[in-house]
Amino acid sequence: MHPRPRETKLAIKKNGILNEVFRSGSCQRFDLARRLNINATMMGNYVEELISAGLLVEGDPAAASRGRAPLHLNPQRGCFLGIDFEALRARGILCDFAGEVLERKEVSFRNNISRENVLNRILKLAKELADRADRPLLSIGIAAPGQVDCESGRVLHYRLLSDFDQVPLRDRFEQAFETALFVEDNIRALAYAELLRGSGKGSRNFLCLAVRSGIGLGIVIDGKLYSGSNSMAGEVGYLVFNTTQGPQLATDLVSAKGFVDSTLKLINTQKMTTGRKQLLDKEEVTLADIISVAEAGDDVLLEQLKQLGKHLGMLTANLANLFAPEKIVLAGEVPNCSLVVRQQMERTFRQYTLPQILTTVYLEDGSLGGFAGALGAAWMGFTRIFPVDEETLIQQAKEKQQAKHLTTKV
Amino acid sequence: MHPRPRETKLAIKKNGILNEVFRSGSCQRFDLARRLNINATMMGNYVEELISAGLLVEGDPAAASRGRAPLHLNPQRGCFLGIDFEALRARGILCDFAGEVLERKEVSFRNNISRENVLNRILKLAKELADRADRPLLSIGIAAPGQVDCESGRVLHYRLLSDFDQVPLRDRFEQAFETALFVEDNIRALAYAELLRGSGKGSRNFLCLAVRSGIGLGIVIDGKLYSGSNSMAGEVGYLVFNTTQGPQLATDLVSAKGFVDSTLKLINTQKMTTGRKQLLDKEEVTLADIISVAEAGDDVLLEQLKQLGKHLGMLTANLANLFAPEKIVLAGEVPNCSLVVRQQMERTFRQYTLPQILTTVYLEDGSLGGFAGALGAAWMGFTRIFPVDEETLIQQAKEKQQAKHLTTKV
DNA sequence: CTTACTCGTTATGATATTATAATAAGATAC
DNA sequence: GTATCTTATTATAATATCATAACGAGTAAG
Repeated sequence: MHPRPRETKLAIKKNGILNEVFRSGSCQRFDLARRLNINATMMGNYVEELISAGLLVEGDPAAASRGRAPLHLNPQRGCFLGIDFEALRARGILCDFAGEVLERKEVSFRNNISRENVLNRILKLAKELADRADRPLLSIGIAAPGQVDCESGRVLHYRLLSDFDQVPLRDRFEQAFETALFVEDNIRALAYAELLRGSGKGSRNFLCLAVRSGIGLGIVIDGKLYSGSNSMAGEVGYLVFNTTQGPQLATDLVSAKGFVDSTLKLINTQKMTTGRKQLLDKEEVTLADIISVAEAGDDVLLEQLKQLGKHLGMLTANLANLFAPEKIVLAGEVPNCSLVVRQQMERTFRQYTLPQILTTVYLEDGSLGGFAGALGAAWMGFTRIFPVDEETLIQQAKEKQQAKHLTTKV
Repeated sequence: MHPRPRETKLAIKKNGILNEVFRSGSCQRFDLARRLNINATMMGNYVEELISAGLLVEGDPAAASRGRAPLHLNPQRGCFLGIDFEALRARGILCDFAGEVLERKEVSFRNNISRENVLNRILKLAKELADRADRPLLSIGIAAPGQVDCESGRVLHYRLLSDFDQVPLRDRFEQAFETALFVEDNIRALAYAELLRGSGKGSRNFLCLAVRSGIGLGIVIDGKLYSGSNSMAGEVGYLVFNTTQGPQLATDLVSAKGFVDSTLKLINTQKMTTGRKQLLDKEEVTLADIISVAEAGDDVLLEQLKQLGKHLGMLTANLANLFAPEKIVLAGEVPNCSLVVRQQMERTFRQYTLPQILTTVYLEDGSLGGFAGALGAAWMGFTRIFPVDEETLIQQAKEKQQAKHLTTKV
């Protein structure tokens, strides 16, 4: 009837061990015992069981200065797939049981790609990578853009793809795959990757601000991703500011798309120059286009870039004052699109962050690059399969029992 | 040498039981076993030990429909003192071991009170309440305004009292009291009270926004207060918005003092009316004064009130979009200072909060009234004395050992 | 008004975890 | 180069925790 506390507690401990090894890559029994506050004798027993279950392996004995050989996850045990997509491209990662990258692939989308095509392209990408797997594929994580409902595995709305409302991502993937599937907000996936093995490694509280076509925020509190109700936390793009032009959304002020659109609008009210004309003649103006005209000496555009930096600085300062995090990890191309923007951003950030908070918090670039979201989605598979919180585990146990029940009945 | 894991784990469990009883007021052994995921047999043993230690008592047997009499904390075991102060007043609460209020007292400060006088008044308040205690005083919690450094027990800066920088609150209290002392941000204390027995009871994630002379934010995540680095999280007053008048701080837009000041400035640029003149003649204009003139038919002031509501609405909407909390608990007089303000606030909140987030989050008034901060400070004493996290416990154990060491040496 | 059930509690034997001491081997001090 | 210290691991005995069954008192069904 009730789930067995003893089994659950044991599973929590074993999963905790596996997760710790996943995080640290390699460690000895004693390290694990100390870090997880488990008796060394017990740790020896647990590890032995995990080794005979084929989950852990002992590595090179020479790597240990003392005692037995350090432990690793058995890379052959299985692999994880992560897919990350947004308006312009999709990226996929296939990693082994220890999280090491086996395969990676990126595909670009043409402009105004249809909803159906996006789905087909990411499905194809996932299949291609899954086919290359030479070991059991344990889970597929999908890092989706826009407003994501993780529960139902759908994208509720994404502004930058046409007709992208109520998109049943998980359902579509379930038709093509047998594997465990989950959908996560792409910024949270990115933040998770940075937490595990990127700039956030070792930090208990930090924020991950991604500014590219859109903007998003990943919140790590107490070493865990914070999702809020409905898993909707971090919708930083919808922050509203009462500016000279009336209320404006953060996404319109600092995202690449928002900035380009508002800048083009501004140009139309100013006198024309050669550089600006060139911009207006283009079919699709990018942030880089504006920067190159600005750096060629266009004062109006340069001022715009400074404004962009200022807005980014205010945004990060506000986040710092609210969360007092250890750091704010920056991702996406916008914060580093140009020196002008970055410097102004830093300056404004320092200006408006409380001095006391400024003593600890700082801006840092993400260290995992463009595949961070896909990596995070893949790595998340590990904790999903080996969860350490009671509720998820009890849930898992119940589902297993139900499955048993069904098979015995049939 | 090392702290004993067995002792620590046992202490965590026992403290967890005490905290659970503190939260729920009264419960049976079996409830505790289920809620804390501890075996019922063990729970029986633990409870027996806690009863013989004089911490728990059995209540009225008739209150239980089945089984043994429900458990309570032994109210005679001790009491807790909480002091909350801000620019205009100080409030104190003395509560028993179960958290029930024994005494309460409020004192008002005159305008421009000196730093020294503030300290003396709150010390006197604390002494008065402490003197009325008929059982051991276990801790004194001080809920302090402004930027608080909990670690050193000092107020770093508070705008609304003159010369209130680097105020060593804990040191001053330590000279007068022998009891355990701690200093906490007053909004966090308030949020803690609402979490335990107020509007936040039962919520795992919520925000507590206090808008009075200044503004502050308490953040509850995963059922715990979030403090950030340096315990500086929640400095919502320093959020900056790029408005028509240039960058402005949230505190200048929505706090009572900020609003009154900016409104007076505005009046000076407008044509004078009888009502406005009356305002300017006053020595000290309050929010209530402005409201009464506005409601007497002053359109300019009415518009100001609407602006105030709008700003409050935007602020809460931004917080909702960032945190996706279960609710935002409102405290302080400003959100309810007038119907105009509150209605406009709700309207704007609904306008700018993402629909998906709006399905769960709502604005709710705090239910503990003006003494909430003092209550929170008093109640916090309980978890400080009976902590449930490893680190604090190990810390406690070390301190005890050191004390022993010292006494044996002497 | 009886019977079967649920719920809170406790007793008992089985199992898991810890404290402690023992062992082995690298590191450090002299 | 030897003695001492530190560290990672294990064996053993003491202790804590759990699963299970048993009990008694309310509750619901007939």
